[in-house]
Amino acid sequence: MAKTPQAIRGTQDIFGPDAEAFAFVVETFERVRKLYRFRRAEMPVFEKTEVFARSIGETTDIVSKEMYSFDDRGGESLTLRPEFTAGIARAYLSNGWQQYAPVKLATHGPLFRYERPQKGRYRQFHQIDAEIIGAAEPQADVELLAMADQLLKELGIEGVTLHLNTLGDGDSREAWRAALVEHFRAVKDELSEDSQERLEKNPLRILDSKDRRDQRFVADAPKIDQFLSDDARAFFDAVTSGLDAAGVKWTRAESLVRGLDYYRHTAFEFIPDEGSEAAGKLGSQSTILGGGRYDGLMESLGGTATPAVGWAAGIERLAMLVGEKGEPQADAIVVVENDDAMTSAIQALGKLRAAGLSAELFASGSPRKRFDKAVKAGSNAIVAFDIRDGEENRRIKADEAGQARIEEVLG
RNA sequence: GCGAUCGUAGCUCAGUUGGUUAGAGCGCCGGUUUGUGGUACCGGAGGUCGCGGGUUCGAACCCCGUCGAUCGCCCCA
Repeated sequence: MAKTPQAIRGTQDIFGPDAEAFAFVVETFERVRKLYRFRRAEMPVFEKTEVFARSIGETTDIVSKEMYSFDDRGGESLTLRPEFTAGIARAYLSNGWQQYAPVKLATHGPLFRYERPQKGRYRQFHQIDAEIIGAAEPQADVELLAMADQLLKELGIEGVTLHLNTLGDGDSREAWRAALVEHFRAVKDELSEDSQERLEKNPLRILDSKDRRDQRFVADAPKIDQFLSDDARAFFDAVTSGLDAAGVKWTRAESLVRGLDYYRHTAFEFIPDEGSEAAGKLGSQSTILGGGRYDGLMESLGGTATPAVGWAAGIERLAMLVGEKGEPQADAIVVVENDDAMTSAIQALGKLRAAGLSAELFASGSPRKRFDKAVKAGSNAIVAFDIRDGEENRRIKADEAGQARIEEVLG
């Protein structure tokens, strides 16, 4: 026998209750995005590598190590999308969606990152995504966050809080960054090895280090608030007061940062509360929804400066939090207890389905055990066909209302 | 890239200090209970013990390698 090929590392086959939970997340997202009047968009799952490389910034490890890239037959480097934002930005520019600006977009689908799998992290994973492009005003941030908040509520996810920060405008962010480097450089020898590395490559990341040695110095590190310009402060104040007005609960997270340079102003993550059930289910991958304002991105792709804000959330992680979603029971199971009654059973099956009742046929294996199998499978009604004394016999097992309904349908 | 733990039937797992023919439950298939029903009983199929090498009279068990999985670190768009 031929050997069965293995699935690719970090991919998953989803089935049964997990697949139902996954579908529940997507269906809820679709419903909520319509409430907020976000428009559906579909993008290719792969792009020229430069789409992601230029938007993310050539320097980071992400481009060299964490992307699924390959050359096509023409020798062009292509990459399976590791995120939605860059592809949406490219589509926005390519198709002249400026004409719709400000435009609210929603999408979902598979993404690919070349990483070591662990709990809540896969090489092919799935996200839902919402973006508002061409809106510079803080009300856009509020709108986007209100939608995220309602989505989580409608998914029934409890014990999660919106952690909110501002990175300020370009000048604020740069001044803060310089102050952080200065602060940490003074104690460089006492930092963890990882953070000594970060000091050169990505100093903002020291702020969310998990190492105790670093956390001592994080506590008294310079805060972004000291460096905010008046405009940046006014922007953040407008976001927070808008959230209060919208009834979205939030908490200030002064250490919350974004790794990439194109982020400005608002940065946020929805994170399970310490010790909550949700936190326990997610392992060390704790952010369930995150995003921010990326006013600098469009220019890196050759477009004119375009303000934008967006978020994304992992469907698998959300699915872990929505609880068991059983597969729905059939409205009716049709059982053939004697194969001579097959014709009538198949006709009945057709009538049930035409009437909008979900129905399934049990007609294989030992005839005597089919009814038991139907009972065990569980359904709202069982319609059994048998031959008694040479006569065809139909029995319906259901509650009174169900029995009446099925008799009406079957005649 | 680094570290820890783990790979036995379709699934969940036993398997003693290394000792004959590797087990159970569930699931699946067939039969019995001449029955309006999820019960019970009987029988059956299904395993190169992840793979390769080594130690030994003898390896599912010990050692090395390899592949895979899980969890964590790094990274996190």
